Amino acid sequence: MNHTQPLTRNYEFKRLYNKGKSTASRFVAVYCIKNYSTVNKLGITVSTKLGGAVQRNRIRRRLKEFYRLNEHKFRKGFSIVIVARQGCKTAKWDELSRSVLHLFDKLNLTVRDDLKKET
RNA sequence: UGAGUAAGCGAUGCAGCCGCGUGAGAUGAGUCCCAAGCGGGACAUGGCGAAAGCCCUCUUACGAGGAAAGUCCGGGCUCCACAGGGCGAGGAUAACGGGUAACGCCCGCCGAAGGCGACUUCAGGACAAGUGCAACAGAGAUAUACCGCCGUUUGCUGUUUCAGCAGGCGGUAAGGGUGGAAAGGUGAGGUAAGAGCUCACCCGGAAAACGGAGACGUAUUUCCGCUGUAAACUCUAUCCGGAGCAACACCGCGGGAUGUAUCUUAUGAUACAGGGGAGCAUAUGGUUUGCCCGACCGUUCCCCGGAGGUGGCUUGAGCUCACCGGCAACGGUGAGCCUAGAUAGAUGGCUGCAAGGUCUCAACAUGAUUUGCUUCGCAAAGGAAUAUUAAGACCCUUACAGAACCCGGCUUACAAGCUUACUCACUUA
RNA sequence: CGGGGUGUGGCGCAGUUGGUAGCGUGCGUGGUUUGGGACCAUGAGGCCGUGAGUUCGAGUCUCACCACUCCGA
Repeated sequence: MNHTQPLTRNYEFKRLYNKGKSTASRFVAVYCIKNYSTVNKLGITVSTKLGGAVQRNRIRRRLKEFYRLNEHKFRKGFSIVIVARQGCKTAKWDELSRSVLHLFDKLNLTVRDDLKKET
């Protein structure tokens, strides 16, 4: 997590929910917005509806691990919030990571080879 | 073998790759000097941030639970002036003795209730201080005379006594449906009829005596016969100051008005309004849980903020073992050990193997059940259920569940499996 | 961390010294109307969040638990 800070403040979350771009799948919803700095800010939200503390902690850890493993693919300078949904509880790792990666792709957050060539 | 009772154990393991937090240690880009070298010294220094401060690299050690949960009690710790006085109000607990820092907890014991028993459960003081409540039913609910029984009397009828019917007055709690409860129970005497009115036995209560550390138990004497309810008010005894780690301490950090000073023609700009000591006045706000007295703190006014950092933060009523005391809870002595400390929240993610569980199918064994023959049996069908073996599929990798200042308890949740002691029933020896 | 409230027919709510649980609306049936609405009559629908306890008797009192919700720091 070299280029990422945690997103802590409540108003930052609110700004993302109101003004950020978003997509969603069965597993998670993703919000993002430019923050004009050199690092990314990541927040993960798991609501109480998804289970007890153990369940929620596990979901949060898996999403964090997904972000860590794929960090090198992402562009910098964004605030991102990942909101876990009901499907996340029983998702397999492959399914989950492929789906979330696709969402990040849709939001134009990933670094593409052709873009690199242009710049 | 079956059915139980009580107490406990247990909480997947190993390997690989990639990561996280804390502690300890090491290290640093560059230049110069000393030195053979190891290394040492000086200057200087990366990232985030306003600052305080934190981080970045490598090595190594350690890294959730029995309930970490619920937040129901009790304490430690911190602050409120280390607890001011008076009045009032409120809360908690409730047999007895012990344990404990303390408790509403634990142990032992007494009593009551339940169970054949092992054993379990109990907010278990006082209704015999006072007040309240007891629907419906019932004659009557804390005192009662509706029916009945008895005595006496009036009238009427038959009429010698006397009997019957209707009514009045008085006595009675033996009998009578109801009710959770009808006011001690049974028998005898007694009486007009009856009645603890008297007696015997039993039941219950109060006081005395004996035993016991005590709750209490025992039988004797005297007195009494009094409904239930205090998780109704109340009374009795004992205890209780408040708030909580977002406590608290330190470091760092605003704006406007107004006043003063300086600059300026003016508008305006900048700086300060900070600290310590003494005194006066009385106003206001706050703390002291309600009121009064007393005490203390703050004050030029308003707004915003108190969203940052560090400490508090883990050595403690600590853990393990041995011995001693005690029925036990527990205590004492000695030896050894150090065992999470996050802050949007570390203790993980993925993969493989083994183990375990659930389901499906197959084989073999036992064989509930059904049918036939005609009878203490045999044959056939059948495939419930159980056990074993093999294969396959599935599993949030396992139940319940995630430290958030720390301890002692309580309550609640908990898959599969296992252990020990005891009780009852059946069978065999 | 601390404190409070609520849970009763399908929905919204009453129910206090403990004594046979109700109202509005919705639903069913019948009437009224040419028909519908409105109106009238009538009926069904409740283990009072769950489990224990106190009491003769609990929606009510006590305790534990569950769910929802609000407030303060």
